[in-house]
Amino acid sequence: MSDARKPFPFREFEPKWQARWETEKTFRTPGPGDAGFDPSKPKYYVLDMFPYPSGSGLHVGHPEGYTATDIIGRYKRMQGFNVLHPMGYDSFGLPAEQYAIKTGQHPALTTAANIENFRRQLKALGFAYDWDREIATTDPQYVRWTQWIFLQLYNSYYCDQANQARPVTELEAKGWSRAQIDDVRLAYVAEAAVNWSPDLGTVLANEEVEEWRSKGHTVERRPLRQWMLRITKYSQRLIDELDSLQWPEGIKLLQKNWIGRSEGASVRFQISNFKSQIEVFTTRPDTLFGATYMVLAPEHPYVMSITTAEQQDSVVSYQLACASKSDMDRGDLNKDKSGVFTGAFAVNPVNHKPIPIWIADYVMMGYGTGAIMAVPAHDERDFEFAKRFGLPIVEVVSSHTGGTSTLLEAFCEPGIAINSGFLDGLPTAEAKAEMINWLESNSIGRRRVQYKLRDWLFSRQRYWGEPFPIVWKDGHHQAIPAAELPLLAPPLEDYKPSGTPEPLLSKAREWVELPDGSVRETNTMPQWAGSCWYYLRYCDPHNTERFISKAAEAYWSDDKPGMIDLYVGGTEHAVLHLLYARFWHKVLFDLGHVRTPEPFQRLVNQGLILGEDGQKMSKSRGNVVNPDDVVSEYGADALRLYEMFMGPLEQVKPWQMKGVEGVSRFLARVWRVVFEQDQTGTWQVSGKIKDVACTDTELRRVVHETIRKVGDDIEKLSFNTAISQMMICTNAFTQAEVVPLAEFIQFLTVLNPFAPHLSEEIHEGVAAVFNRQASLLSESTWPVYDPAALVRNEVELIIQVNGKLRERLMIAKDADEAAATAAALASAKVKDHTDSKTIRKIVYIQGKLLNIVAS
RNA sequence: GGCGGCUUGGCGGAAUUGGUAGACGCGCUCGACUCAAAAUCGAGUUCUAACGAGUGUGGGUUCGAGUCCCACAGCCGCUACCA
Repeated sequence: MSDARKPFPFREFEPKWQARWETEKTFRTPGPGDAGFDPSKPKYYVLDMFPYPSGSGLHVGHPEGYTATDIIGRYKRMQGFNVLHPMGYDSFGLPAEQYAIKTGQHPALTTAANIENFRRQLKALGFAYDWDREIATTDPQYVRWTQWIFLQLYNSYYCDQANQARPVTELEAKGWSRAQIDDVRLAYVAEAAVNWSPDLGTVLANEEVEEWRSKGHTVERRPLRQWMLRITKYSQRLIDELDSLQWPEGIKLLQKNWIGRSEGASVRFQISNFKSQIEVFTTRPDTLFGATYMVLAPEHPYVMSITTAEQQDSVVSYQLACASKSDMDRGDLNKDKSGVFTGAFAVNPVNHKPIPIWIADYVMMGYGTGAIMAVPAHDERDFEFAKRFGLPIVEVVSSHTGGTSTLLEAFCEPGIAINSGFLDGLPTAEAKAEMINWLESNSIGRRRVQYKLRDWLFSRQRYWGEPFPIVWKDGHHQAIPAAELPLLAPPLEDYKPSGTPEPLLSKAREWVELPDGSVRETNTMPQWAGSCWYYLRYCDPHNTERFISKAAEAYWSDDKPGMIDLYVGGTEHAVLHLLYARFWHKVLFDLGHVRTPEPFQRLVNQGLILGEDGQKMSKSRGNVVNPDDVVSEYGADALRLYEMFMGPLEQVKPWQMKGVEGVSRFLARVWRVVFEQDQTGTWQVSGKIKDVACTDTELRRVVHETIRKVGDDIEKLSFNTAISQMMICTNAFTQAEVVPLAEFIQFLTVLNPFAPHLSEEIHEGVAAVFNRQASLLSESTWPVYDPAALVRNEVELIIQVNGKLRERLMIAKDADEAAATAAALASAKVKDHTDSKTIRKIVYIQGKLLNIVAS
């Protein structure tokens, strides 16, 4: 379509307004210390999850959340808030490095090019960001503070008494040894079984394994020395403090389940003929009398020492078989239980019976103690295993007293204890408590709370990430001085993985080996590191003294537990980014660097946008919609408006190009309320618009209803209904003989956050004709609606007979029941349905409905 | 298997505390304008000839249920032997 055929000239005015906002810095947000900062203004911090700048550019999912936050930000700004609405790039990541492997080009170059493309696309959508606050996690000045925060973790331990992180210098003062301190740091080194991919040349998080495997990479399990972050110390706080946040309940639940708190007991079992004991965790201490065997994880450290000579071969080969499988594979085998007897026995502490010790891969080394007591009668997995290997099944809980002769399946519900000595007759809850008392008084076990959450495996062997600010000397790690930050990775000649778990950085010998004989840590941080604190940096992005100034941190926080007023992003980050960022924030809180205990007060997840075929957008399906195409065909305002009109923000919804045409048509109607084309095809301000008082009360009512509803709907993030109200308002203007200037500008103001370019352009055109001052619409204040304008004197009253609609009557708004009833009964339609009946009851809702119950 | 979400016309979706089901938009039909078309404007559009029926299915509470309660089904997402 040529520009002349466009329903309104967005190709001319959209770039024009974008340029003006940029040169005038319209959306600059002054913070403490900045020129024009007004500390008396209330703050509003609205944040998007920043994008990973991939080579393929923005997809239509990005502008969904970004437009929502943009509308909120512009709305709050019009209401007098000092709005912080920033954007940046999560620019470390494996794809840039994969591209470097293919082309030999330094990842910094591709990243810079990708960022430039993203920035161009974002600017073309007219978002009201303060571009002076733009950040990229790969920027050396950003890396500097990411590393600095890592050192805060490294130099802290978790004080269980105070229930908070404290500097390790406290421990030094108490005379703790270096080794003792290294054991309690929040960032520590440990040997861990990890997912190692030889061809990617890095370890992967559990949740990344499937993705890369499906792309044809191999992933195996092997133990490696890794950096870990002690997030588990925060398990309880991460659960409890969710309560203070306005997050979707589903996301809270997801995090709670991920942290996975369970209550029970630890119990120690004596190994026959050995000094050692095996400790297990159980949520069912009440079933201890029914524990007929034990199972150790194949990697359990005791396995080799307790295995008998006869069982040696089968145990070793089973261990080898398990070692090659990831946790995923173990899961795939699911119900098909496997395992091997070690030949050793333990003693059940309550009845002193010997019970065999097996190893099986249904027990995980990473959870609890890596060992279980098996109670086949009351646990599905144990039951299945016992059936398979012919192990004894002893029933100790019954749904009724007496028990059954043969169990067909495990009975896992609470019941009454049987065959359990001193517990007999007790209901499960009491039996648990009684058993824990017994275990504690006999020093065999104790009450225990267990979490599924594991410490965060924080190191990667890749190149394109933050290097650890750590050097090794004489076998010990130590922090490099903060003054030496940022520590940047050296350029490499090739980024190909070596096939060994040796980090890529170790190839840069000159960088690694220091003159004093110490060597640099060669692992790098995961991509999550940068996204754990970026929201803090936005508040003070150019500070060279601190990661955020005290003043900026104070100003952008308030009394609420979470710093950010509204955070919008996809559900895919429910348990990773959102958990990691909370963890880092709490560490910074404990150390006194931030004043709120939580980062994100209110969280909203935007729903996925599907392709026109109702399937997830993907290149292979060919159903991907490119925002650039939509902008060039319909304009940025149409794209923004369509994405908001599709349906509720949080809902999954399919793309419909016809829908884009629909909102484009709406924008054209708004345009034509004011402009009409003359003979030459030039748009001229229409004579319909007049600077007169509005005498059309219905038109005025619609305008004020629109001001009211759009404001309410923005607060509720119900953008689709706000737009529908603006469509109604536009239709009213279109049909009006005269368009009163003041009312129309109120409407334009309300439209501005949604369609900023079009509304500015129309506003400018109208202002020129009426000699009004041509200030930016984006800088005007949100209109106030007049409640009196909304009032209607007569309303349509719905008349029902026995709940069925029979008549509609115009009646005074405040008519009483007698008047309404009389009017209703006078209606012929009502008479038809009541004549042969007796009226039993009248239900009257003033101004709404009258229901006649008759039989 | 577990957890969570969803289910309303041909389509996307709207419906305070239970109170006119289908706002608004798409599509479609008809009309106006036009030599004609596109664009635009106007009218109509849940089903049914009508009585009536109707918010995934079956029950319940209520004067009244898309909305509340119970049971079930289907789709989508996440998670996966967590002791």
